[in-house]
Amino acid sequence: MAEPRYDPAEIEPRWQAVWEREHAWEVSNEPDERPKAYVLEMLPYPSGEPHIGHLKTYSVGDAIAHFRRRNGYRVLHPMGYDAFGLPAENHAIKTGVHPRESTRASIEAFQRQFRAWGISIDWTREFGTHEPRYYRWTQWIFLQLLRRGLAYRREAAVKWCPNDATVLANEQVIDGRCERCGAEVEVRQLEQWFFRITDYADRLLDDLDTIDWPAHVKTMQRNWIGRSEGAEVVFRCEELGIDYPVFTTRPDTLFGATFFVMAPEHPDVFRLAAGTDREPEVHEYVNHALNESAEARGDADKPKTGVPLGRTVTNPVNGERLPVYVADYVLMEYGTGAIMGVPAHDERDFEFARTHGLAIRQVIDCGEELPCTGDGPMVNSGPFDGRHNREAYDEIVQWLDREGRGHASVNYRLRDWLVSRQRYWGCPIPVVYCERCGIVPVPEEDLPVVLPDVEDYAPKGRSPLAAAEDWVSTTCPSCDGPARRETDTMDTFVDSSWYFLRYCDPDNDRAAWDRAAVDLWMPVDQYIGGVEHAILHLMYARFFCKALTDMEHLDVSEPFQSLFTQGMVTRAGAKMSKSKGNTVDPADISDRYGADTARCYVLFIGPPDQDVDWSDEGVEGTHRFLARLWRLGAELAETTDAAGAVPAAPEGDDLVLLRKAHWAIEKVTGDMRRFAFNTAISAVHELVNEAYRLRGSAGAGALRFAAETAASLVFPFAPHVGADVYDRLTGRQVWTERWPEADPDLLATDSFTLVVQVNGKVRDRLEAPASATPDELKALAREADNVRAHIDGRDVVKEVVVPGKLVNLVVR
RNA sequence: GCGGGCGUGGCGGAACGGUAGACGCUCCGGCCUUAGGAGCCGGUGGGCCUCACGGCCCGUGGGGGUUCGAAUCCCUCCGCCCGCACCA
Repeated sequence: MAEPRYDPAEIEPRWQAVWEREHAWEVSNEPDERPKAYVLEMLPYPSGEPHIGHLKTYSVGDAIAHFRRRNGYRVLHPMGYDAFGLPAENHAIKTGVHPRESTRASIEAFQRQFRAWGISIDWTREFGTHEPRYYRWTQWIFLQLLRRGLAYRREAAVKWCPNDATVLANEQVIDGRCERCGAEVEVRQLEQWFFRITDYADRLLDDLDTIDWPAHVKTMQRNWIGRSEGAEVVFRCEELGIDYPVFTTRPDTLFGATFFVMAPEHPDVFRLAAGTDREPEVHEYVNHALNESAEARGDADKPKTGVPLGRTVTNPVNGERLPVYVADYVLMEYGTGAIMGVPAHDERDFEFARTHGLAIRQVIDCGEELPCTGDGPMVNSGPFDGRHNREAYDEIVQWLDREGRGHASVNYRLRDWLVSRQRYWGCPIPVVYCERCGIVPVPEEDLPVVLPDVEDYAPKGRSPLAAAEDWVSTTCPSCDGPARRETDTMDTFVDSSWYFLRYCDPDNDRAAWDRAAVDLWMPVDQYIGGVEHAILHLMYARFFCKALTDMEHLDVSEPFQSLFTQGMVTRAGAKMSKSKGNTVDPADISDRYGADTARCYVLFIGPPDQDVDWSDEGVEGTHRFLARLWRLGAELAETTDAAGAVPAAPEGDDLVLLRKAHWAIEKVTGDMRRFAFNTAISAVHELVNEAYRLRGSAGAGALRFAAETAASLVFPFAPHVGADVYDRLTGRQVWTERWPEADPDLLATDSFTLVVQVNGKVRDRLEAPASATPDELKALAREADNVRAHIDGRDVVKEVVVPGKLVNLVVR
């Protein structure tokens, strides 16, 4: 008989066919006695071929899905594609291939890989966000937001990427550059569509406390929302009779204000300067500031420039006249676009005052050098002198309120979400512009507004859709007069802000979802993805659910109950990238070693939430391990009898091996719960190693139990090997088997290794009965040979006993 | 600058405040073999003593502290990584 050989190329397709035939991973929306679990990995963006990061994400998610299933849950584990977006369109511009084509090819590559990896997906729920049957409902959601006043159109200074020729959301600008292409962004005044996410700032902040997410992700969201409490204070320009409110977090420093500054974009800058001798200077400064790149202007280290407007405003608390400046360190988009300058207690104002020779007046005695932001008694503050600033804070705000010169106020860093894009490959915005009726939503029954084909995708500063005249030109749904369609498309983040809802009811052609289906599955119990989505996607999806819940289309205030962010896979410590030529193609790995090896290795390599470094030699080790397990199972299946029962009262090596098996069950189960897949796989290694060591001495029953258990425990990571070995030994389908439970009798031992320390240093180890009392352990410890040598002639002043573990003798 | 994380053998990494280095890679040795880059078995942090059994010392980025006992907790310094950054 030929030596049995582990052959993943034969095993893997065979089991994949079984799962497909048996619809093993499909779940229905019909009631069921099992509790539900919705396990979801972030849907892939189909561009090119899947890379190693995808392998890791879906290996983590699949392990969790399998573990939940075998613990009695009905698991929803679907898949889709975030298919609209710039890369496909840029590819189209270069090659002329329609984005639909390149996207289709990429989706097929992903489908092939997911099947080849044996990921347990319910394929009946699959869709791409670019399919009209999906984006019809993206448009429907847009209309709901519009009706509710949460979608609106306004002209604003927006971030414009000159390379991609489109506007960007605030969140898509990193260090003044386009997140996608790295080009420096410009600021343009344009009319754009926004979603009013700022209405939800407080709830997005507060509800973070209700969800089980990594602390750093919550922190990032909190910082992004950037809530600050303070006061709005009104300064009046007496000459022109205009009030200028400012936002400050430090109303307690109002008496220290010595100047007033406006942002260059402030609409009143020219008005204030008009007619003063500063006018030409102001024009020159503002023009220069507005032309400066966002990056250069954002540099906090550059000198604080600015020019006076030749006007003054009055400080409401003391009637002082403060000179007004325009300076580019003040941002139009935060607060009111104007600030009071308190140089003694703000670093930036201090710097500005120094370069412009402005007065610096200390109003809080914080016991440090100026500028200081600490607390202390107030000085130079009229009636508040001597009071502690924190105490006086509220009184000052109340006083302002009474006088009508201000009130308590909260400001956010969060901006409304700019969702229109002047690009082709996206979801059309379902509105038309009518000469008579203005902006008119497309009636729901006319959805979807289908994305038309165009010849030329090249960006020209307006959407390529504008060239599709037949499509653009339409009639007004309201008055039947001539109208033109909106030619901008939606940010792709809109598409991915609700896909997890559609999985619950993917084929519904009467509604985006049926409430019962969504109520059944939502929220997602375990969400898995990269930390790079910590802000954008995760914040937008939360906003959508809250808005849709407010409109009573849902009852889901938080979509993702629990979040797991997995780390990157690097190589030689560096991020994999095509330009560096250090990529690992997951398809190559599964071709050479099998999908089980690829999946198992990427989890074994290190803790899944951390970055891990890929090593080609390491893969071989994992392959060796799976081959060892498979051969053990195959040999036992051929040479021993399935009827050979597990001994009821095991002895000798049978007992040793069964104990190891039950130890592994306990260890793997605990590790699965805390996502410690690397140590879980190590535990299965140990079990397999032990079985090999005892192959000659343990009985067939114990050996078979060890191999079965190893197969069962490894199944969430290496489903094909797990299923195959389990089937050979038991004839049963491991995925329908309950997750094993450790036998407490076999977990317990009647003796343990007692560690004996003298003064905290390990001096001996000895076998002690598990039943020994602390006094007996102390006695045993004192008798140990090597311990005696260390305590002879000295006084034992203290004995510490940790039952089941150690004794520490403290001597002097 | 602010916030968060990390620092353990040649490498990836283990370790409820209680045996530091599980498991894997690498390397070395043995067995098996016509052969083996397959497989099986064993060894592998550094230094020292011992023919040997075994024993001693050092060791988790540096320094200090808490504790019977610290990789783990606290303080401080150094280094690396991530996020935010003129947000008033």
